[in-house]
Amino acid sequence: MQLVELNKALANDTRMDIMLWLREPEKYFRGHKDGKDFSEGVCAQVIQEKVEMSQSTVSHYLAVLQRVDLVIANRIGKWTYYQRNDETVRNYLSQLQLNL
Amino acid sequence: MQLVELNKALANDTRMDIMLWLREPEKYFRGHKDGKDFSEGVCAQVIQEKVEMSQSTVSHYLAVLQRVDLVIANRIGKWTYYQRNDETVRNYLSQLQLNL
DNA sequence: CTTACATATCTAGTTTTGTCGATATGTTCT
DNA sequence: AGAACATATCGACAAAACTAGATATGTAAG
Repeated sequence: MQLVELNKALANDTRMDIMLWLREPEKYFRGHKDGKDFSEGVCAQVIQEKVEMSQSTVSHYLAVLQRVDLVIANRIGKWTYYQRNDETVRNYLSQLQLNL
Repeated sequence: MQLVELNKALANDTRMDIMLWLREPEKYFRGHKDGKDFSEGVCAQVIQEKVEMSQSTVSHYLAVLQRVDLVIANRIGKWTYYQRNDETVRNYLSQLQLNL
């Protein structure tokens, strides 16, 4: 848990948005085409559509968030579902409280 | 209070350190040469000495922190004393709690 | 096994940030 | 006014981040 690395990951509007949206997926994302709920996360495609940036960029952003453990990726079939890692978020916030 | 701007300001080890150190100046900095206490902040020179980077770089970092209101600069004579802006820090942390 | 599709990775150009030395500004002391 | 000093700003180069298109990889469907 490196505080500054986490700050870097969140030093970008789009990535911050994604983290916010993933807290309440039903509120921000359209549903999955196959009707699957968000219990295992939101599929990359759906996130990309919302972000309105290129597929490669969004994929890269998700990789950045994943590298610092802010999201968890679940690959199911050809889809990857991303969900917030609330534990990391909690630790991050309490580390900030302590260190800032 | 733009969350992401604050994250950017803190997405750097040195700037994060400075914020941490300014929370307890007596603990981290040597005293001022003229014996002045830290009640109005820590003089830029003393910060620079601790950071061990060039004067211009440290001055620039302090300007970055000041731009987002994380520190307050008090110019007294030819010295500038920097202190944490605890209000901004508090708002930042609570905004993060809300938005992240 | 070939095609179609979702996602990841690679390549590259652009923009932003990091960092320093040099110079400018402002203050104090003589 | 001039010297000495603290800090800020400027100019430049290096490193990192942003972003997209092209391509590769992995999976599912015909």
